[in-house]
Amino acid sequence: MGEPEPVPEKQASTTISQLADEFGITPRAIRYYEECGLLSPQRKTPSSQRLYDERDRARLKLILRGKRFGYSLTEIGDVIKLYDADPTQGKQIMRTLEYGLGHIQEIDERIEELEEIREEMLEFARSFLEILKNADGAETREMKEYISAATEIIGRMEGARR
Amino acid sequence: MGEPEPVPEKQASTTISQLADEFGITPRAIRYYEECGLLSPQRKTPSSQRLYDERDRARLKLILRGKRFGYSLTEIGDVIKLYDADPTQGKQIMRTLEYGLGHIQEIDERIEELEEIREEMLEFARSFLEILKNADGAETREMKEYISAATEIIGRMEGARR
DNA sequence: TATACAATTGACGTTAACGTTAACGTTATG
DNA sequence: CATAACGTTAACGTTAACGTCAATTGTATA
Repeated sequence: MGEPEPVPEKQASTTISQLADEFGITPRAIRYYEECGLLSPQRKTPSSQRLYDERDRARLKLILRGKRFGYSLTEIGDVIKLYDADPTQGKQIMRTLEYGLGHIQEIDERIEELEEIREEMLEFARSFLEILKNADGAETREMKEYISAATEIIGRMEGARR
Repeated sequence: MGEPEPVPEKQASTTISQLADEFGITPRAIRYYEECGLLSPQRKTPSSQRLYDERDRARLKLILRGKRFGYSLTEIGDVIKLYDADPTQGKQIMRTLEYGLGHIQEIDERIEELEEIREEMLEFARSFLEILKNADGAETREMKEYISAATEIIGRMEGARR
């Protein structure tokens, strides 16, 4: 016989507080997500410990991602159910793909909005620099230092992305 | 005398429900934002009608934007106060610029995360297409139609952004 | 196998962000 | 100028997303 044990069945090894630590949240929150139908960890018997595998981990990642972008748990749940649909049915796949296209378009809109915000903030910062340059006493040593510091910050603002 | 009236003082003409309709929210929400210190419309006398000008409109836009991206009203308020700081004080300007740099970096992180999500969704969609292609009965007329439809959707997913 | 430690199930508490209603004042309009 | 339509304050209600116990029950370990 070759190797002793490759993998039991489907590795489900992480306990709830391990998972919680890993993601910087509380066990209570994880149980709540389950209560909302967003997670379904394995158990050996009902009422024994919950055991989380990679699939659950990926789900949780998705949940927290959704939350960071302001989606409610219900909305996140809809997405999860959608992408969980049976992939043996051609029609199901088509529905999922169509919704997926919608989601990608939404993401693109958000990216565009974020880029607009970025540009607005830059303009705002540049206008501040102008205020400094045109201020009374722009000749003083202190002001000159401010102006060069501000110029550098704005450079970093512009440079960061692309 | 030349013109009769150029602009009263600073145009503040919009009533609360006009503004609410304009942004698709309720008057109550607008009053609540004021209660939180995020808006401060003019009044002719205390306890007369609130009147909103362009500045308020811009604020409200910012508030709703923040909300769309999952920020709390308190966080939004902090940002507003920051960018409202007295621009005659050099030191104030510097603080604002530094915070602004932080915000831009945060925005960039978000954009990157959104682009990652986009890419993951695309991979997911492509894997679905593979499932279709390798499915039993990929030769049937129905399946062939699904495959071409799916291919087109994925093309639109890829093509949308850049 | 005792015992400490972690997990489980209620159940109630909390906070943000409004919704809703009531009682009353203000403004526009036929 | 009457009156409908809109606005104002005040106060209580609601919902989502957990936090915080407390009382048990599983689980790891000396």
